[in-house]
Amino acid sequence: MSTAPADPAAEADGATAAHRVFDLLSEAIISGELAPGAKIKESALSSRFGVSRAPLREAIRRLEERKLLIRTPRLSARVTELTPVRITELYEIREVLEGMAARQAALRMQPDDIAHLRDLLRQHEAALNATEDDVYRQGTADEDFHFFIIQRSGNATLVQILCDEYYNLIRMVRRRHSRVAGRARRALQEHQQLVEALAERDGDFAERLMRRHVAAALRGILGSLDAETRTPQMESGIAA
Amino acid sequence: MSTAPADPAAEADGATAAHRVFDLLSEAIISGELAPGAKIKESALSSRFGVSRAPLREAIRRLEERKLLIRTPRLSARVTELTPVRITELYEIREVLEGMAARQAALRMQPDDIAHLRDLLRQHEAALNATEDDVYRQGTADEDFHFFIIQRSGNATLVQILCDEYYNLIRMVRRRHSRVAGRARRALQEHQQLVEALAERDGDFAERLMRRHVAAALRGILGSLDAETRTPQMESGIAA
DNA sequence: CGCGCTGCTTTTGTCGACAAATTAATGACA
DNA sequence: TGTCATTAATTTGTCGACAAAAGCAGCGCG
Repeated sequence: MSTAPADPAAEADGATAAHRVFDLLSEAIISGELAPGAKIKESALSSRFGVSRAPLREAIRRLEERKLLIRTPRLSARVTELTPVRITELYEIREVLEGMAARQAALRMQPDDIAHLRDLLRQHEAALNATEDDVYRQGTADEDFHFFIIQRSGNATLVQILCDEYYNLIRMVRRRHSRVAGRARRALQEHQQLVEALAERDGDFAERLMRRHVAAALRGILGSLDAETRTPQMESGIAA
Repeated sequence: MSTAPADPAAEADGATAAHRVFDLLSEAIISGELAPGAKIKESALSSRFGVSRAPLREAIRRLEERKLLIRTPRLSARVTELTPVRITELYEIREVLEGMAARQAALRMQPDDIAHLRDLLRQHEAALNATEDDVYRQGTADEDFHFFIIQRSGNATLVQILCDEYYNLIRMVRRRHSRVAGRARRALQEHQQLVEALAERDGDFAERLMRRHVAAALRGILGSLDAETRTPQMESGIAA
């Protein structure tokens, strides 16, 4: 039934009904319960969530803002389709933006921050050795790592764009396409290199490493997309 | 009364009432009729625009997405305040994003596109020679130039971010802070250099020029902000 | 005389219903 | 039988009203 919020970096579950519905709907979209391209019927969803159409519309509006829905004036909203082109565009933007974040973070990092990052990587490594398939938690660790660096860039607007507005979309890409064999361990190595560059306050190198890291992630995703071309996706509509 | 839409690159005036109100409200905010920090009272505005609160709320939601309003769960929405920090953050992001756009555009430019850009610059120059103070139209020409290059980057997501989501905010910054003496002519020169780099398909140089151009614009704005520190702003609330 | 409490006003969040518009369904016609 | 026009059924956009929460004023109390 997936009624548990369990949404990190999101507003508290009980702020308003609209926020609650927003969390529920994002989860439904990201998990694939609402398949890409599926039409969003307001009355159906409002009755499903037990709220009126007003808060549901607010949630839809917010999901459109976060690029999880596409809405055209009089037509129904539809769930975003993650085409290779779209994913590429998104990751190219991530590349320059997170590269910039890494550069600026390198100049502002405190010893405590470096220690925290090293700790994160230790946990990441442990999780990697312990489980072979828990991609979800691994993705969360990856997010923690990236978000921490972004936050240390000191650019609040950048933090908002990457950690808030595009958070769900990136999570959706990762959740659905980012289970490339062996990629996790290489990613960990890249993270470790990046932390060293940050520790040395080498903004130039940190930016370069981050850009390569994001570009490599994109290549992995595109490669796996190529491999699974025309693999039947057994996702169902909302009527579970 | 300023009921004329006159909003370039925006949706048609009559798509829905919410769109119309969105245009009206953005204009009111950008022009300064709604002063920064001013509270947005839904009922007052809905009666002012002659619509119900539903489409007004939709417009508010969209304006929050475009960063022209800040809204906290139960408090009233407030008009964004353009602090120097915020402007700096925005322009640093523009720098990397538009730099990237220029690089990619350099590789995709067609002869027609170069001709169009040269034509734009001729018009820009003519306008600059003709009028001494029409900053608004000059700003529009500047937008046309930047937007065209961004669009030729081929990255639709990037176009959406820069030409749609941040369009109004950038316009607001320009409208309120970008009338630095002599900056317009230097900006034109920088544009001309940029077009040459694009014509030569020198993506590396185009990116560098664009970044310098945006950074210079930011310096101009910050300088003028410094100069007018504590200058009384004679903006009034909505009750005109 | 300052501070906290109570009650009132204002404002947002939510609801149910109506109207316009789109989509589909049906039937007529070439 | 295929295509198009007309009509029925959804679905979105909009409205006015109610309820809950926040802000504000006046009052009592230490």
